[in-house]
Amino acid sequence: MDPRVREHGLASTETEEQDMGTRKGPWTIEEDSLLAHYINNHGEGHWNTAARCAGLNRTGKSCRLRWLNYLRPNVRRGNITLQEQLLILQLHSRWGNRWSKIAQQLPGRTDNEIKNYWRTRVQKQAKQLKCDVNSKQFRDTMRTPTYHSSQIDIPVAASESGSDLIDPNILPDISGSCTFSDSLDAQVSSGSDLTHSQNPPSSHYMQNGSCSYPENDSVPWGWYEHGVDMQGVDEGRYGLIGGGDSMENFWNEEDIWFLHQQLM
DNA sequence: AAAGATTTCAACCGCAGTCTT
DNA sequence: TAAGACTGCGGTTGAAATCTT
Repeated sequence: MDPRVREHGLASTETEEQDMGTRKGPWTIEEDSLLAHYINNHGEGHWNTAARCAGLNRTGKSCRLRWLNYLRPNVRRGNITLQEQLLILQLHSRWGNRWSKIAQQLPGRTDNEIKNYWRTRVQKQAKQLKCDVNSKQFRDTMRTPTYHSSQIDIPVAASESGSDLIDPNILPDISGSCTFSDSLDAQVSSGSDLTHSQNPPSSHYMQNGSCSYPENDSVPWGWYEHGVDMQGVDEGRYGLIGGGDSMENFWNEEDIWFLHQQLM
């Protein structure tokens, strides 16, 4: 592929797209900057107007998607944490493919990211177990992984009939007073340092390991100042991440240790 | 080192619901 | 009330990245 396609978003059909009046394909740094600037000044919504007034040859839908999934402040990028995995499994068992609804319960995560996570990780796991994600077999397996070395059993997900958002059985009984939301808050505020809530948004902005995003005032968020690609820092730390081949990889000892630390 | 296979995820598409005129 | 525009959602695609042989 022509390197320009990745670096500047010049699709092979660029000429046709320009003829049609709207661009498609990867967003460029300049487009991101224009959109972020516009939304910072005018707020979200009115996407078609935003696309026009910001000087973007994009559809309103494309602008909305880019903002919500990528440019919006506090979008968490990087690996899904253990607790997020737990929550996704539980919420999906209750709501099915209601990705936006599930995403609302995971601060900073987008429906697109959760959907991708589910399709690439969870469904893969189910496939390896040779059962459907909604089958009783899969749910039972998810509920009952046991790790003798850590002496902690973690029942996962699948409160199918309860009305509480969080199944109290979802976490090991380590702390009598620590609620799930408490621990989730702790995860977001401190543990999330491991997953970096404001990672550089795209690898094609990175050059030689340092971020090439222009440090001008057009970018309202602060991630690019770090100049470090944190994308792979915690690679493989949590459960499914890293393409594990078995339940041992789904719930490894380090996961249990980490969860335990979060709850102490 | 190279080729092929697999995985990942950003972005697009179509549809349905809501809003505006 | 009808029609068109806009918005949001879930499913799908395809190219880059990564892994395997």
